[in-house]
Amino acid sequence: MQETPRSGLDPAELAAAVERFNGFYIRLPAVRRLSFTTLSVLHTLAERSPRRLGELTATEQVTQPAVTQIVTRLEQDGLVERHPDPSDGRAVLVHITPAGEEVVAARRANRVARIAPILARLTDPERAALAAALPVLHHIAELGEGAAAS
Amino acid sequence: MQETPRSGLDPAELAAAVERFNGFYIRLPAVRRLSFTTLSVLHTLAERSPRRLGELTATEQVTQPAVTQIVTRLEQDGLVERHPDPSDGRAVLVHITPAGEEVVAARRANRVARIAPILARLTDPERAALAAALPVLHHIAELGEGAAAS
DNA sequence: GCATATGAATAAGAAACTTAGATAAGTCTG
DNA sequence: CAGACTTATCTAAGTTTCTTATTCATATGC
Repeated sequence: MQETPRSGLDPAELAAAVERFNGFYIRLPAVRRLSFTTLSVLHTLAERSPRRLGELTATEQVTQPAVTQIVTRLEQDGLVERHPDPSDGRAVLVHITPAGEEVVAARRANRVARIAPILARLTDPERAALAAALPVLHHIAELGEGAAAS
Repeated sequence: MQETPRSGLDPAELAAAVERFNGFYIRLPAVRRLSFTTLSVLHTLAERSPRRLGELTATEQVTQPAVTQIVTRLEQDGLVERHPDPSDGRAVLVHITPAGEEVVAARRANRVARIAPILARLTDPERAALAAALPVLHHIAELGEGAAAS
């Protein structure tokens, strides 16, 4: 029972594990009073900034006017800034501000602090197995983001 | 570089990997036109049904009147049913219907179908590493759900 | 240089959530 | 076992956030 199947990764089992895990992980409480969608935009910008408003419309699951509103709200809170795109007069480049980065970092720190004591209760082999899988998760995200562009 | 650190699982690295992965995974398109919160309730019920309305209020990140509305909408769509709790006349037990289970299953099948070709592009060791980590994800969720009750 | 296409903003309306309060069933005390 | 208190849910009113439809401004192709 301790043998790992050579190539035995069932997609359905991955989906089940990820969804189960997220059911717990997603509900870790938030730091500020920002809506789910607003936070999603801020996190997207934390990965790569600046982005055009239209790019944000593509990644978030909302309409373009909604993104305009969300960016306006984030701008009023000082978490992002709008700048003209020098290469295209129609476009707007949305930049995350240091304050915006702080919000994202604080949220991440909060979740790390909550998950750390749980990880401490795992066995050494469990932690090792998880650590070995992390680069794979990154790789899947990379492959998936590329495929989503099609 | 192929040695795994004995107990080297940094919580921050887990958080980073999970969030990166979710950034891709969460955006896999939905089957129906149900809001994020409504789907969350339906998925919670898919795990264990029936549940009291108050239990749903506790797990979802919204107020109790919001859950009442969400359940009412799901009921109108025939995805859940309300039944009185025989052991407590005040309480309502929310049951998922076969149609509701179908929606959850269809969404999961959709995501599985989209992630399967990506998994096919991984190497054998990558798939093995991921497969070995899945039970650990389940275990963390289990530990976390228990701790959340405190 | 005019017609069409594209990126973002605006306006009006609909959907979904919040706070506050009502209703009804259960529990506890004397 | 009657009254006060608590608990579970619903209802009502108002706010926030989203959508569809449209406009404005810049870019591009012929």
